[in-house]
Amino acid sequence: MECGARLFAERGYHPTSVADIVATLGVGKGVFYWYFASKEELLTELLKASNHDLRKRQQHALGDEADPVRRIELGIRASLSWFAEHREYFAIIQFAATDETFAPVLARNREISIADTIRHLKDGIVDGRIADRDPTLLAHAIHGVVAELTSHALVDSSLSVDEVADLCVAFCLEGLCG
Amino acid sequence: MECGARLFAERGYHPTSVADIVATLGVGKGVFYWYFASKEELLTELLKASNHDLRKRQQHALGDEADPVRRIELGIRASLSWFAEHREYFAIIQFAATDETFAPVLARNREISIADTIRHLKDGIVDGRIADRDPTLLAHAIHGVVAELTSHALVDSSLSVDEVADLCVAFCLEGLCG
DNA sequence: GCCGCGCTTGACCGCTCGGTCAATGTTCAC
DNA sequence: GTGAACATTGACCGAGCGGTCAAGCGCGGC
Repeated sequence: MECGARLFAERGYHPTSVADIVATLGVGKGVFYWYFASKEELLTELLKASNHDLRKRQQHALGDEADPVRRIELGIRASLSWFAEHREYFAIIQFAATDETFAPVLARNREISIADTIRHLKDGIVDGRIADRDPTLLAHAIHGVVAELTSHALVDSSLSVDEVADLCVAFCLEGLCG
Repeated sequence: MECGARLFAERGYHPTSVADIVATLGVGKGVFYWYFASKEELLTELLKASNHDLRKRQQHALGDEADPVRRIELGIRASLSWFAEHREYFAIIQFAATDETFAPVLARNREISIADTIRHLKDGIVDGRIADRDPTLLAHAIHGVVAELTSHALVDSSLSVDEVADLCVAFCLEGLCG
């Protein structure tokens, strides 16, 4: 059912009407409002489900790895591979971040993810493996790299996810100067 | 005139009607369509103008600096300080990237900016100052860090732009492990 | 056979939107 | 003073939207 919402990704939320969605599915409009209270709820549901799935993937990827630096690396790789398999969601999430209706949900999701990263960073800093800089800003920096490289990897599919992930990790750990 | 378009930033493009804009300005609807062919053109014009202004700022900041690494640093700082002074535009640009109507314009703008960064990166690589990795991906990584830290700095105003810029540069050059 | 009900339909409603335009005010040059 | 060009108004339009709902369908229980 929610598969019919790849339309949001292709054409954007506002330009996609409920009529478009049900027409693509070949069903009447009523069936949509039988399962969702509103068009808004569909997007919210999409956001919740995708976030839940992504986090599950990350937690599974981290396993019981103890090294904080390695945990960060695994988190990055998990994010990239998840988005590679769910390309539609990238555009959806990016739009949702710009709409005041959905921004709060998304902000909460991201805060949780950032908080996780911050924890690993702090661990790494007390271990002396990570330079002692504001962990919050570092966490955002990492998320920025991941988001942008995800976006780029989705467009330029000539690169494999692993290649991108390798560079992403290298950049985050060693910077430009290596 | 275009100042009335901070509404786009506050409420988003689609939720802001032309009627809202002219009401805020206290003028009739006709005056809007005297200056702009359509609502769409207003956003396009906004994007063009902001991109032009940002690039001007960057070129001015770079001056005649020869060191490629330093040029990258100055570019980063220029971006951050420009967005700090034009907060409204961040949300607008972020939205425009998700809308298929405006994405092409924005993509071109960004490609130019990325191309600049790539040039500096290549210079740095032949100098041996920058690790020999795919310059395109590195450029996107840098832009990702800048975008995310910009976004975060706009929300959390407790940090000065310079503090954020310092960390941003440090992260890009040295990574987490410094 | 027939009822009840979960599910589905699509015509329809009210509303808001982007965009138009005849009418009118304002400002010059001459 | 007068008229042409400029600038502005806001009522109005058709389109398309999100959302509703009376009517119908199919199917299992009795």
